[in-house]
Amino acid sequence: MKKVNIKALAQELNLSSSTVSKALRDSYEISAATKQRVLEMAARLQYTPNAYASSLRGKKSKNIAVIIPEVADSFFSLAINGIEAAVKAKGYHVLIYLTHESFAAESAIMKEFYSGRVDGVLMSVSRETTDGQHIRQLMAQDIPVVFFDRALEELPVAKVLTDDYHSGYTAARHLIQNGCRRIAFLGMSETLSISHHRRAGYQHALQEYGLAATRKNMISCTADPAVNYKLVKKLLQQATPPDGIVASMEKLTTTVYQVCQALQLRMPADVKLVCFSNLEIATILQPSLTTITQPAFEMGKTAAELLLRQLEKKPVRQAEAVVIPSELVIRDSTKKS
Amino acid sequence: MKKVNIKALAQELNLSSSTVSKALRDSYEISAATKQRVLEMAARLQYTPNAYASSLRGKKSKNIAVIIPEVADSFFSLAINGIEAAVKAKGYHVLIYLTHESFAAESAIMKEFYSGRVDGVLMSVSRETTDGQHIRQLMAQDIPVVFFDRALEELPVAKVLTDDYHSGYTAARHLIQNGCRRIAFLGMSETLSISHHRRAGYQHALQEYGLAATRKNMISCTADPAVNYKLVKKLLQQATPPDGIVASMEKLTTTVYQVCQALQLRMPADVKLVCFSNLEIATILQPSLTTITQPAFEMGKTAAELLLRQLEKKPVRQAEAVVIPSELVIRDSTKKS
DNA sequence: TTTATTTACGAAACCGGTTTCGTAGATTTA
DNA sequence: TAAATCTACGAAACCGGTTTCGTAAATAAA
Repeated sequence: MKKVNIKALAQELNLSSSTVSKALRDSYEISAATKQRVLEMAARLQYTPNAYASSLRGKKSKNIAVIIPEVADSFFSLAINGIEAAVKAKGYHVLIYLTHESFAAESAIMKEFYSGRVDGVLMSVSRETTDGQHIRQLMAQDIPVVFFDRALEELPVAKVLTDDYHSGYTAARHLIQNGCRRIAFLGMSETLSISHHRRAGYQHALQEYGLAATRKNMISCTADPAVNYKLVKKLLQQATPPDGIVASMEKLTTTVYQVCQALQLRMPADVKLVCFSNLEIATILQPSLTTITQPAFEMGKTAAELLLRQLEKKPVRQAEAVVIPSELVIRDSTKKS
Repeated sequence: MKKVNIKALAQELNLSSSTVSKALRDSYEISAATKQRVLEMAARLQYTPNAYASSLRGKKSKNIAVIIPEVADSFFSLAINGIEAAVKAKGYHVLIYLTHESFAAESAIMKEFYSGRVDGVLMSVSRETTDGQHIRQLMAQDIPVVFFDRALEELPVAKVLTDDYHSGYTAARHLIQNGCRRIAFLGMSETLSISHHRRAGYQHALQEYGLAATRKNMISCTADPAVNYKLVKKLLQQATPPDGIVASMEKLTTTVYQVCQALQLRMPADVKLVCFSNLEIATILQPSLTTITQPAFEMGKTAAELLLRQLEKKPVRQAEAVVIPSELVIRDSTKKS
């Protein structure tokens, strides 16, 4: 099949390629009659402009990158839906890159973008990321970055977050109000700011009710499920084990339920659980799982909109931070005994 | 920050841009000493070649498209991991497009590719897709396509499938062997070939054991969970309801468990369930869920490798079809009463 | 009627690498 | 020593749109 480019199209119409180009872009320089002719012929020959030629000349690719730790996580997959919804309307394309929670991978990915492959970046940092040099460098190339969910707080970048501190507080308070006195916190990592916030909120609630947040009851989980299993098991095998758990990561749901089964702990009678999770199946677990549900779709959508605003050179407030609240969905795993 | 292009780099070195280009591409025309100098200076100035210029000239973008119905499904999110793993090593980038099960969306997406934005396409068709014209057209533009999981069988394209027929058979036989006599089948759609195959396998097993596959016990589900809920509820409220269910879609797990809870049906005593699913949480459901687990990661990886072979003009057998078997993972939801 | 302006279009430069082709100088072969 | 070949590099064409600039013809203003 012969590729029909703008020259071929122009030739067919006895016009110059500049005229055709302008006609297709609806320039005021071209008469209505000519535009009509061009449009019709373009449709008939199935002309599609070469994306690279346009990008090369226009310095715009209509591609945006989404950098996330993984896609097999309901928060991120829902966020992608939101991003896609926002971006599709404006004709942008979404490139997805996975860091697998590796800082090295994250840096390597961002280096690729110096070549102008994408116009902007949406990202949720890896659990290993503490330094933002790679992000600063990208921004120095005039490629805007917007964080969603997991951000590096010190960077002067737009961010879309949820109320992690408050959610941690709410989760812990809910457990307290339902009778828990020894509440454990399962963090995602030592480095992630959102994990810190959730824990701080949790600690605040405990303090407010005069409860102790002991070191033993605050665990930082890993990327390895087997290790997490052992950590949680050890936690629940203490002499006076916790009677409530705030788990700050969706992946930990399975772990906690498994450990409870293994140790023959009844939930919610022996231990109650609140998990930060967007899993649909929370309702059919036994007991059904009380969750802090993040507005994943909205966060993705909002982050994308913020990025698009920057790409369209709209007035951008430096380091705008949007907070969309999460929701405590009460189910049976925290039911008062 | 000034963009350092090849001309700037050449000037800095007192060389021509052609020489620099060749040096960077390790051409035999350039002396080792010069290559060394160029490489060093390129590193020092942080030179990164413009992706569009290369693509425009070379007719290659190093982008591949992944077209899937949705990303919030563990099969697809795991498959993406596999694709990404295969593709990263070769320096390709992954563009993800979601059809949301809409044929119109799928066609529109593929039209975008005429512009050469991607070198090849990996796809799982939408549930509405029965006609392959949009795919043929793309292939006519010399853009190779590889199907994974959900394929249009009549197209002469490489495919990576799992043994759907056999899995349907295995699932049903497993139920029969564990005492079920009235086994229902929940299909994904009337049109998807994989759904047909699974059902055909299911029917084969029933026939083999002299059981009837009644029309009432074969449901075709929709994209709307509420509708599915009603369908399944109706199914289980029959005068003589099924005592076993083969569900061919992960999304139906939640539905079936919910209906059983609502109708106070005990699983596996009253009804046993096998579900095609890659959900990690199958183990912690009550009862834990017997699944047909698809090799999602491997299928994605294999499909990507097949595509890469075509992109590298390696010998390609016309319409190669790779089948990777699924696995029956027996848990409590099918336990003999 | 003459001048000024508008309309509609084409020639050519441009984006930034890549590749073809030509060639000066060095080296090898006859 | 002359002819043939090789080595290492540069000039320029090229990929395919986009945009600037120039201009003939048509129209409006003086």
